[in-house]
Amino acid sequence: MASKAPKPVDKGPLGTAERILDAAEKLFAEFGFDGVSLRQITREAGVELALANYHFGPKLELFRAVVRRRAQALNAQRFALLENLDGDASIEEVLHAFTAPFLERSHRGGPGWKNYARVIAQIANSPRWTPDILAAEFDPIARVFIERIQKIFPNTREEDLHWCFYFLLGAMTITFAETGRVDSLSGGRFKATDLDAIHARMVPFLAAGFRALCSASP
Amino acid sequence: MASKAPKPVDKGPLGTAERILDAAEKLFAEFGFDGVSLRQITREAGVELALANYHFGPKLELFRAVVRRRAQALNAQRFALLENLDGDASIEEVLHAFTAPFLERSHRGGPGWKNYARVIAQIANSPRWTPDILAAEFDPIARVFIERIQKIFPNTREEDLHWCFYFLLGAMTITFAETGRVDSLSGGRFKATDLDAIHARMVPFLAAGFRALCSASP
DNA sequence: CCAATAATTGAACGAGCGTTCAAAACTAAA
DNA sequence: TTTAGTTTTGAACGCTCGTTCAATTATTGG
Repeated sequence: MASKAPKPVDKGPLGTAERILDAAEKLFAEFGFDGVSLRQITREAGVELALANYHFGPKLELFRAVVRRRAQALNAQRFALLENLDGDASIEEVLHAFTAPFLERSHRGGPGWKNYARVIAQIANSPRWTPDILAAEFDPIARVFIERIQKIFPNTREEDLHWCFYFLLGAMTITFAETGRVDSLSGGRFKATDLDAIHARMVPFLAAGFRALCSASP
Repeated sequence: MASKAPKPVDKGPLGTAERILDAAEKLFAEFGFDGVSLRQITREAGVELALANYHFGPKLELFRAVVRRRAQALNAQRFALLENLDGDASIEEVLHAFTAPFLERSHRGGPGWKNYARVIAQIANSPRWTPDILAAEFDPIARVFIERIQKIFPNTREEDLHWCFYFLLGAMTITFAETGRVDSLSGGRFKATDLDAIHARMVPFLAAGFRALCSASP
């Protein structure tokens, strides 16, 4: 078991556990948890089947490990960006602190981060995974941002703000999913892979929505 | 096969095919395509295993049938609402015509429609299903609405408008998913099942976003 | 170098999977 | 009532699944 392995040793460019995580991340992103077998994952990783169980335990724990691996670095950067903002920062700046780390890594962090974002998008829209797996990793940081936005709109009703934040999550996750929908809807003229173009539009779009709902509500 | 059944006869309150579709819809909504077996579906429907294959063919075709069943009524109502709008209708009215039929049915159309919305939310965020299954049913109506919105913002760049529409899809689908995220984030104070509260906020939120991005862009 | 621990191998387990099919039951028109 | 066609049944097919385990190899601390 992984708990009996206090000394994970690298024997090549990547340790066995990391190879398995990368392969699982990639295949989970495309086919989902139930659409991929441990045999496919270990074959993709180039290791024996039994090693997945040895390092991570049951399949579900491997899934959790995939989600957990990159969550910490992500939320740490989000928190750091938020901390560095002025007290009177705009809603755009706060939203940027929340979305930029994820979008930036998904765009320029390599294929692993791109696959990770697709995994997150899927579980964020599935009642099967959201309560146990997504909430555990991302609810704390989300609450911090909600409280920070409340300071920008001191007179808003909490309910309005929560729904705005929910819409933000939806816009962000469907972007991560990279389903090719924008491509097909636009006849291939606009590519969902151009995350720079997305990011330049998402924050203003969402900021306007927050202002519309949270500024006026008494 | 279903194509050889010109005389489907109801022998009870619900025909066999409809029982299977309802059960499949319910289980796909909760566990996804690969998370459910045909045996679970037919057991839930109270029919024999082989009947799923007899009426719908392979499992994937059953999935398609689930998506297709309610798409027509949905998009027909969307189109009718859009057609009845004045030539100078606001962005709010157009967005309402797009979102209301789905939200309304998910809220008051019975458990079948609620499960259907969860299925749509999942496949809209999965690159595995979006291109083949979702696009086939919903791309045509989406294009109609995009063109209509273009008339409201005649000076906007098409790219801006497409991204706005994409954000709209994200906000809508994550709401359909009903993952319980709003509940956990708010400590149970706000319920994602209160679709009236959502609908009253979604349209103003999105309308403000569209105006922010599509009004100014030359 | 040698023992102790960690990591890897290869095979096997029972269970459940999607799909198929011949036979039986049922239905409706002649 | 006969007959043709539709629907349902129950069993079986080959296959893949997640998990387990004893045996083997590799690694590390004393």
